[in-house]
Amino acid sequence: MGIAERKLRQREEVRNLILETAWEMVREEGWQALSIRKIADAIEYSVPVIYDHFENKEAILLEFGKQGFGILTKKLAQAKKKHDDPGAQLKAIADAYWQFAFNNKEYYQLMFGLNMQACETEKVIPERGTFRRLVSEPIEKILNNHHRTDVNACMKYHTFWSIIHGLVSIKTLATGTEISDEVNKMVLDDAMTGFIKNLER
Amino acid sequence: MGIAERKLRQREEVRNLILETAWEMVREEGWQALSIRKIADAIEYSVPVIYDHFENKEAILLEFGKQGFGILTKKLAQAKKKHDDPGAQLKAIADAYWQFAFNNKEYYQLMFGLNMQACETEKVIPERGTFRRLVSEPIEKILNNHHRTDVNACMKYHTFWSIIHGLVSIKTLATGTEISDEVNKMVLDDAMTGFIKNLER
DNA sequence: GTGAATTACCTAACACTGTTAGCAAAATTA
DNA sequence: TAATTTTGCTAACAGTGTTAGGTAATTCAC
Repeated sequence: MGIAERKLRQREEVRNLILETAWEMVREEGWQALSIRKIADAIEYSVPVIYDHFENKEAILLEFGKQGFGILTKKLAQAKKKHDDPGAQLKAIADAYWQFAFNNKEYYQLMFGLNMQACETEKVIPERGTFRRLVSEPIEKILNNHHRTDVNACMKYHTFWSIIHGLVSIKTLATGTEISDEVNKMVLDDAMTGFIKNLER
Repeated sequence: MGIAERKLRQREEVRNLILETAWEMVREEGWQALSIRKIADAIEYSVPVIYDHFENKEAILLEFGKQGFGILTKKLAQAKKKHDDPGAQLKAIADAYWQFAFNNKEYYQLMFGLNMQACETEKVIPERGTFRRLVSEPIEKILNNHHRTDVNACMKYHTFWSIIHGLVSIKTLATGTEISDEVNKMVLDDAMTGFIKNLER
């Protein structure tokens, strides 16, 4: 039954076409500019065809969210692998996170923008758990190495994420700031050093 | 010429009515649900009347942004005033910031949400400068007290803001997290302690 | 090969957005 | 009282997400 397969393949092709076109629009005009009608126009299909492949607009965005988390966790895992010392690992993770956010502004904005309030990302995107484990592990190691039983790793994980996410959002959202990239990197590095020192007691 | 004055007063009244109604909607249904037509319906005027008082929807949101920054900076200034020690001041500021964000979720979301990318807030809202000075001053004091000339206060200010803004956004946006308020406070306190310790060398 | 069933796809609409042009009625001024 | 300004409205434009319903092509069973 080659026909059914071909049909499935064609369906997949249209689906990918939708995603590719949508992504192009996002990259060129931002999330705000993305519209079902524009996608339909661009792929030369009528509007309802898109709804044959995605339940609604949110579903398309969610797809990109998944992609984003996939890329991010991969990058973070790679960065971590390059070091053995947990402190160095944390710094490398922070650096990779930072890099990802600025090399993939569109992804980052979607991943941590308004979308989060709409859908419970944790259930839909399992990569978020991967991210947590990735960061928590070196934190736990440092805490163990320094015999710190007064704090738990979960708390520290949140602090870690807050520092870096806060920095990224401020830099991403606040267009008016006139700080150079080098200074930004220094801020991140300084914050990370402080965080790790505080872990070590 | 009492007539002209009365007219001006009436204009002001309608303007306030628009803002009050809009605020009520935002509080009850969130920013997303706010629409010019709904406001017009609620105040029992036609749609174009709203455009006599505000250039566009953005202008209404900006008004709330201004209000939000006004309240925030006031709260922060009050918190700072209660202490003399710059470290204690920073902690108090962080605490007040935290409190504001969660007692005024709507304001915070607007202030640091998508709005920022749309308009250059710094030029439109002078309070942002007040906020920066408020935080920078105790930071500079601590740095001076410990004879630290290797870092500048501006960098540290960004770190401070990042930590707290990151924490708030993660807590505000990520609905899926099951962390209790007490733990959240501990995270903030821990991060602040780390930040200040890192300031002191 | 022919008829039935399925699939693919489109047109057109619904119910919303923000925004504005143009007009009628009311209020103020001369 | 007549002219002018102000006030507020209706109705439209150009978008948005979403869906109901119908047509034409394709595939399947006989």
